[in-house]
Amino acid sequence: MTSETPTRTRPERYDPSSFEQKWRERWEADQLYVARDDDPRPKKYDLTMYPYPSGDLHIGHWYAMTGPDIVARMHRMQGFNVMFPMGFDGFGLPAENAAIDRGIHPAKWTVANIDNMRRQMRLMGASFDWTREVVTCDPDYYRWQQWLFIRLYQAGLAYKAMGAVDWCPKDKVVLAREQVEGADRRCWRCGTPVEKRDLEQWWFRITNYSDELLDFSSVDYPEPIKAMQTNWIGRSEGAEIDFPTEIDVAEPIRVFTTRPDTIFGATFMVLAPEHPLVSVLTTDEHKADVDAYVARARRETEIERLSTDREKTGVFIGAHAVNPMTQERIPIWIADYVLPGYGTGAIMAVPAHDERDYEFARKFDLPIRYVVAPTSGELPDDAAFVGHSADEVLIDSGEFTGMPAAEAIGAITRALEDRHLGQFAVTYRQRDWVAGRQRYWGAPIPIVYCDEHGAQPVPDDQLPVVLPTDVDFAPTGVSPLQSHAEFLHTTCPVCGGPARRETDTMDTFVDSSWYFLRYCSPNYEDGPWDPAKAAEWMPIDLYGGGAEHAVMHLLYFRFFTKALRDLGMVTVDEPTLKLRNQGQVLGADHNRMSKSRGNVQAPDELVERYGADTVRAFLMFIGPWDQGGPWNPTGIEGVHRWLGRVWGAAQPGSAPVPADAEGRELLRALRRLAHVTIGEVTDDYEGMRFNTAIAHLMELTNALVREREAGMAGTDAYAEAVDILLRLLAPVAPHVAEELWERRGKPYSIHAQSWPEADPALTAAETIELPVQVDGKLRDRLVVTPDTSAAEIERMALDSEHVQRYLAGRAPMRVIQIPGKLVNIVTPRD
RNA sequence: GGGCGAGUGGCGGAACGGCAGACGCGCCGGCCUUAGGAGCCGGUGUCGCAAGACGUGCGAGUUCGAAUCUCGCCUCGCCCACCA
Repeated sequence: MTSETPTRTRPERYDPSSFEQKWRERWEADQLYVARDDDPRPKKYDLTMYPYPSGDLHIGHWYAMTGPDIVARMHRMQGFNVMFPMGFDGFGLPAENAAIDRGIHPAKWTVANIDNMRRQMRLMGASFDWTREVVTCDPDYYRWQQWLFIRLYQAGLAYKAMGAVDWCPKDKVVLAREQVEGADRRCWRCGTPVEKRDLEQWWFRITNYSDELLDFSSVDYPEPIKAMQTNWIGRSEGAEIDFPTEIDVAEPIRVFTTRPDTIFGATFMVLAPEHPLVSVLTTDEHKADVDAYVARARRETEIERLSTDREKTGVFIGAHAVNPMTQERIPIWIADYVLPGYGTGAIMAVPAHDERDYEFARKFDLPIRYVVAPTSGELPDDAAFVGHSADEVLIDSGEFTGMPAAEAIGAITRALEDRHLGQFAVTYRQRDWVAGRQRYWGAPIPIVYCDEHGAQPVPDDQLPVVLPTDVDFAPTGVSPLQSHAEFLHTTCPVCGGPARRETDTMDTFVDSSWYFLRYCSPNYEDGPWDPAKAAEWMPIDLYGGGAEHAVMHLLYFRFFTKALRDLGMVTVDEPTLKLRNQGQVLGADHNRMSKSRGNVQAPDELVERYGADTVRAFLMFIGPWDQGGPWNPTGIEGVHRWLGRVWGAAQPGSAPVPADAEGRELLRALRRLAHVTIGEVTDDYEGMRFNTAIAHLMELTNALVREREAGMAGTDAYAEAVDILLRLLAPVAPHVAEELWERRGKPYSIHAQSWPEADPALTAAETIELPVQVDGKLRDRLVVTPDTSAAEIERMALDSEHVQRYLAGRAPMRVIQIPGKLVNIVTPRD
């Protein structure tokens, strides 16, 4: 109960600059947001993706981080022991490029950027627990990453092998397949078209987990992310089938197909130009042509890929294979539309039922034989018939003729299995993750090479393998570490003889594949994390971040978690239970913010003008958080005005006047609204619908302003509603909520108060306004109480003069009542 | 070509199959001001003086009732793309 004496001094205006800084300093000094280990309360691990220290926190960071901050703040007030940590993704190419372009050492550049971004992040008033900060380029961090790498290496999950890899000619570095973007295959960092190179590389065996990564049953992920990861993994079920060749010394050609039902229509074979059997099978007569084609395919891969012209090319190699079902001799071709890295690198071509094979057959005049037909309708005149509908049957397919195609897939595969010519098989598009980078600014791969003992992991007691600081950064295509003699030359851990260090560094996505585990015990010195603490905090309860990481970070961190589980190091199957992606804040012109367009909003100057609370609230009000939206320069004024109204509404009221009936009704309505708002805002925050949460807070504010106008500001009901409003507002606008809370004489801190709870007795409506429809169109409204009987409501509805007019004397055919919702009167149809 | 998502006032956007347009911006009118690019109050989907009619990209369907569900189109965005 509040009973302030009305002080009729000039009311103070809402001026965030007079208190925001003060509160941020006090919260930090009081360690208000520091998560405690071994707290008996239930935990929440809320997380937002740590940023790359590019040097400047932009409005998109604010947008991404404020959402999870609101949820974390609510969770804290709801009595959870909340961990909401922050860190920096310290390694990466931009630091190295800055070194090359401007002569600043990557370490210096990175540290300076981190300092600036820490300062900017503190301006947000986000409730980060800075005591758990993790910086990945810190040797105390990457030491344990190297330790983990060795564990993965020993388990066979990290390995070195030759492989065709994507190579960025500008950054002079290999890229993982996930880091090559678009139809024209460009580097994810710099946009340069990539090349294919055969190089010996470090890989992570992520494909061991392809099947498990397809299983999302235990996690709550956005549908688009699940779809993207599923497509990326690209699981295909089918069969591997052996096609014998006529050359005795050669093994049969093994193909992968998803359509074994069409095998009777396989009229030729196609091998990838790189296929190992090509040199064995090619006849002397065709050798010159084949060699020329193979050489051209290797040389022109890249140009081929960039061209939009998809004309099929290929050459006959002079040899034949035997179709194991028809016993027919069929010619063997090579063509670059068959890829060496997918399936078996060879196909049985069924031109009647595959568009690519069809195109190829037309161009080179090869036979086309239809073996599947729709039971209704006709085969296409001039196209492959690839349909997958239920009503297809085999034709011209020996003993399988007439069998439904769906059934024939299994039947034919089993028949081949019986003859040891094939078996069921599953193929994935996903490849292993190329883990090494030929660049300086990353965690060194902790392997040494001895002439005698080969590749050997660096012993644990010699970790970390520290990145030397005095190196030449000019990118040459090999790691700058190769020219650093002191780093390069070392001794073999087995024999003590001379050895060389691995000079590749790890992909930065390795750093982000386990940082969330390090947060659980950031200073732990006996391992990457304290198993007890990881068990306490993991899994993450809410993870927020950008959808652009769908097949990179968000796939890798799932893989790492599963691999570490299999190594007995964590107990969870998935890193996060719930993932949510924020949308993009666009410029006022609806375009992506970019310096060249001149539509970038710098958060610092906005904070100076409006205060952090207004910027936070406005960003959350723009639209649905997962959708983003355009920056509206006048919209932010509206949100600022709203917080000014909150300020006014929370000022002390004059002594209550004895309420008349009308006044009592006003107060009842206010209490109801306040308690209804609790439920709505709580649900909206938990569902990350911040825009509608703020709309509800605005409605409550508007109601308070009206009540104040009506002279109710000194009442208990009014004070209760203000206290509810401030606590609901605290997650969005933490500073002004704290300031007003204190001014109202409430105990510090509002952020440590308990979350308000709605009183069901108050939220229940006393009267209900019931829409009355005639044939689904709104014609009138009834005001009833919750206990008005259905019969009474029906009588009232039919009595309505508006309803009477539309009934026009006809008797209603039906009256439909949805209790508490509406009445619909159905008239007879003409 | 394949997958996913989205089309609602002048604008951003609300609406468990049940009152379309919450909330905010903008605009219009008023109050207060020497003044207003401050503040406050009221109005604001379209057509119509009104009663009313019409309205959620287009076309069908399901339903007593559809922005919402189904099918087919159109447009835009994102992801993948010669993946057998």
